[in-house]
Amino acid sequence: MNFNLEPCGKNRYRLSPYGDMQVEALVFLSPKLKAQFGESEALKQLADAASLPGVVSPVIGMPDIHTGFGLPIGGVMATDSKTGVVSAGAVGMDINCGVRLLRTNLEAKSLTTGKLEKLLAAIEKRVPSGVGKSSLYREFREADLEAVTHQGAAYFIRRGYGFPEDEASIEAGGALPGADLKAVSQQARERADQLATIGGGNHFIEIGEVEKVFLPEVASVMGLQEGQVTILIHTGSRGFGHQICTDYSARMAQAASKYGIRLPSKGLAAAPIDSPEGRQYLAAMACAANFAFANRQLITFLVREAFEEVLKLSLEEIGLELVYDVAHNIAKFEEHKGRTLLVHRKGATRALPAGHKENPARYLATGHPAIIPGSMGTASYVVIGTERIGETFNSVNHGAGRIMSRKKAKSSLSPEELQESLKGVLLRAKNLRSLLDEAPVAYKDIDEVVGTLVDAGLTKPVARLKPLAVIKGEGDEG
DNA sequence: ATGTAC
Repeated sequence: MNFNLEPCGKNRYRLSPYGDMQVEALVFLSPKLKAQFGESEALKQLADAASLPGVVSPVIGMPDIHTGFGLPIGGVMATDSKTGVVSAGAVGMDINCGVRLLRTNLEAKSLTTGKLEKLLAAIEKRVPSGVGKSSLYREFREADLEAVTHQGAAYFIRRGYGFPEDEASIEAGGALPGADLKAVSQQARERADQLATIGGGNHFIEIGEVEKVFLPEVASVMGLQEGQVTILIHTGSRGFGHQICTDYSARMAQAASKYGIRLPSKGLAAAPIDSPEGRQYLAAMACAANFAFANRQLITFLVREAFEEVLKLSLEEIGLELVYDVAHNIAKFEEHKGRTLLVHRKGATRALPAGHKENPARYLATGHPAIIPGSMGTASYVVIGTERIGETFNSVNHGAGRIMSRKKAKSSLSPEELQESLKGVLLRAKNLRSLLDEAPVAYKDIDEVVGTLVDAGLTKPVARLKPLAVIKGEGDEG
């Protein structure tokens, strides 16, 4: 199938009409990304999304777009809250996969390799990584699931697992409204024993350094400065959210015909927002989103504990304050041009513009940080949306974006090549072969991807972070 | 992403 992209502005393309598209689809690519872009399947997925009932123009492909289940990863789909649909596949399997950035008072040059190794070990001792791992601590494995899923990060912050001020630096305050555990299957509840674990795939905990500040005044509001040690935590709702997506995708596929919805693909199974299936999915999705906020909160608590133990300093001295925590797989009701829309972001990060009332008070004048993790061993970015960010429903990309499938990476790369590409970044992993699909060469160039939206006038980089040491969860050896 | 296959 040939999908044609017509240029329609700087780094901006419009997908030529295809099938039953009701609205436009836009894709943001730099000339270099355009030249290497071969993902016709991802474009078909955008066209499919643009054909769903109640979809609002335009459906958007971010510069990190690649084929996903239903909607591409790097996709934004907004639907009208009254006439539109909700799709579990357009949120993704890992509901509220997201990134949290912590700042410190430490200078990167004060951390020797030996100290970094001790820090990684102290974190690893507390936070399991890898597929299928459950929490090391009974109080987390057996936490009151209704309270966790309804209250999110605040449930644990109020019990001492965090600073009271953490809550204000989390998207949606760390708890999406409308969560209802009654909408969650027994099978999903049985997979809720993974709080305070990072999982596998692209998830990680990274100790890094602010390598470059681009906007000193904004960086200062965020407490960031060059040479400073930072922590990134990238994980989501683990098996719990995965099961909820699986359950509701199947239910929506089954229910679609009774609502007269023609499904363009199985992955885009959808139900009217105002239907039992739609409402229950959103209630269950909010449970998974809140579980993920709680997960990142508990990991934060354990990272703080690890730093105190290794550095033998107080948290007051170390810092480790939360800069921000932002989701990149989620659907939320948001106001755009006077309409209430359900904005599905799958591999896309919210970035509210300066002055938007949903920013936390401390970021009202700047816009909150949008955190964009690079692949293992490469830089990450903190960006803000510009006054034009409404053109993408206040959304930016979520990472570098895969350029090589997991399967291809596993078969064509060697552990030696992976080690070489890490360029001295400390990596805690027993088995490099299981991480080949996470090799930097399997991903697009993060500078190019971030630069695409910057040049399109939608974002501004605030700071670039470079990795010093990283914990990755292992997968299988494929 | 994922008890990586019901």
